[in-house]
Amino acid sequence: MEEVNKKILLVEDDPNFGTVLKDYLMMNDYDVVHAKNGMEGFEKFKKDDFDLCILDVMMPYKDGFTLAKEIREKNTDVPIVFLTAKAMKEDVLKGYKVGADDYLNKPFDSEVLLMKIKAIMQRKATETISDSKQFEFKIGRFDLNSKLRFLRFDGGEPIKLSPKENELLRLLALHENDLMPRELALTKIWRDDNYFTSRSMDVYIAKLRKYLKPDEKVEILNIHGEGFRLVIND
Amino acid sequence: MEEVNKKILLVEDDPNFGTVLKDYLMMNDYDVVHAKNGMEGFEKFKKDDFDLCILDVMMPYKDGFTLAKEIREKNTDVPIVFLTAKAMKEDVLKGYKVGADDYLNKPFDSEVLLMKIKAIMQRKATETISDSKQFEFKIGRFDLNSKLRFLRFDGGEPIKLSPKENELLRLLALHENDLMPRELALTKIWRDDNYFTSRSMDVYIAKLRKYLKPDEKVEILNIHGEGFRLVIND
DNA sequence: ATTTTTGTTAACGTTAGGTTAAATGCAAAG
DNA sequence: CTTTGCATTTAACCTAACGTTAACAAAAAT
Repeated sequence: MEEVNKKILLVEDDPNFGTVLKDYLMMNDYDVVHAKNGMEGFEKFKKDDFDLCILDVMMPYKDGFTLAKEIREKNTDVPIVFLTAKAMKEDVLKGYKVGADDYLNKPFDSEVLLMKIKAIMQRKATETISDSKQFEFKIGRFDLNSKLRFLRFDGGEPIKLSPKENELLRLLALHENDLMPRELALTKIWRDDNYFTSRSMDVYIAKLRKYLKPDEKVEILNIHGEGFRLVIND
Repeated sequence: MEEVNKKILLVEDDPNFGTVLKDYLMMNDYDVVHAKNGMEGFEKFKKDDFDLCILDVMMPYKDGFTLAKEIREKNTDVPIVFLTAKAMKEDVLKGYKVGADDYLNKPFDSEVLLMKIKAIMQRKATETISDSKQFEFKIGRFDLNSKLRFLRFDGGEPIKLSPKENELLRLLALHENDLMPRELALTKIWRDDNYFTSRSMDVYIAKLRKYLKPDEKVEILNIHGEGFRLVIND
């Protein structure tokens, strides 16, 4: 299973508490980016996609609420959890007004935090509305469905594709008739560019060529030292 | 536009507090059904469709957690908020385990409760786009009634489904011919995603396949590492 | 001619999934 | 309190799917 960790943005100005919390979350299989103040938090938010934001309320220069408002302008969906030193009613209300998903009073129990995070992530999971059709390609007489990972010839029996086969063919299709650089596939699919991953990719090119054989108008050409090219001759 | 009030099930054994809270909520344009104990709460829950359940934890005969579990068997979606007298860590954890959406310590500020309710309803509103009243499905020659938990072949004798069987088949049916991600089922139905829940799900897939065998046009396909796909071939 | 890159096939190790059965948990009934 | 009858989890064993690596052949570049 290609399990990708959930990514959390943690904005907390207290360096001790922040580091401890970050380590605790990372121990529990979350990827954590720690920003030391609101300004930095917003910069980091813009540079990446997060599954959850945990914001300290009391911070110098830019407090948690202001930061939350900025984040909401960029992204209406990302869950936000506030941390606050004391249970001030006004604070709590203000937090919910900017669309907080939850609220924690310091000091809080770390296990409780974990459960809350889990609950929030689960809520998000249910919202996953299947998005657009950026996953279907026509390749000569073939249909590639990249979401369901199959390739069909002339509307016949679909051939199942493995994740790597699928990703590679999808990349080629995105560059149809054009160069698909080796390096691109290696960094995007294999996340590493070395001798072995490169050979592995060649193996997958061979597999794809075999699949595509039925349509003699479709071929994968090599551009020596550069990459591959999916061409459709008509 | 005919604005219909949201319906809240309030289960609280303290008659004074319960009545006050009920009145307060009704003043704020919610329809409230007040049950005085867990037993009565479950009866009323079965008789109606609620947008939110507010459950006191400490109640005679049937406590809030037990009631929540029963409610969850009938309905995996309805948001649940617990009320508790003191912030016992065990209680909080137990609450999240049965899928609580939030948690309030008595005495709490009524305005805070209102904000939480609003936040929860908003979340639900975004989820409930298409997902609204989908409890009956046609699956090839089968009929699935997800509310009564039975599956019928060709209008013959209905097969009773267990809660988990039912939820899983319902999720598959909601994504008919499309990918139903493993993670979605695990977080929605099992409320946890680990090795064992994952294997448990595989066991249930096997059970469903057995049930669906009579119609050879219906099958549950696996997409390796991603999830399952309920397909109806015609 | 020699080196580097690519084509192809097969073997291997690892992980995910299929299936069945036994163990556990739980609530209703005795 | 014990028994019974589920629903669900855990365990065990097996097969299928995947990806990597090695080995050797062919093609292209130098």
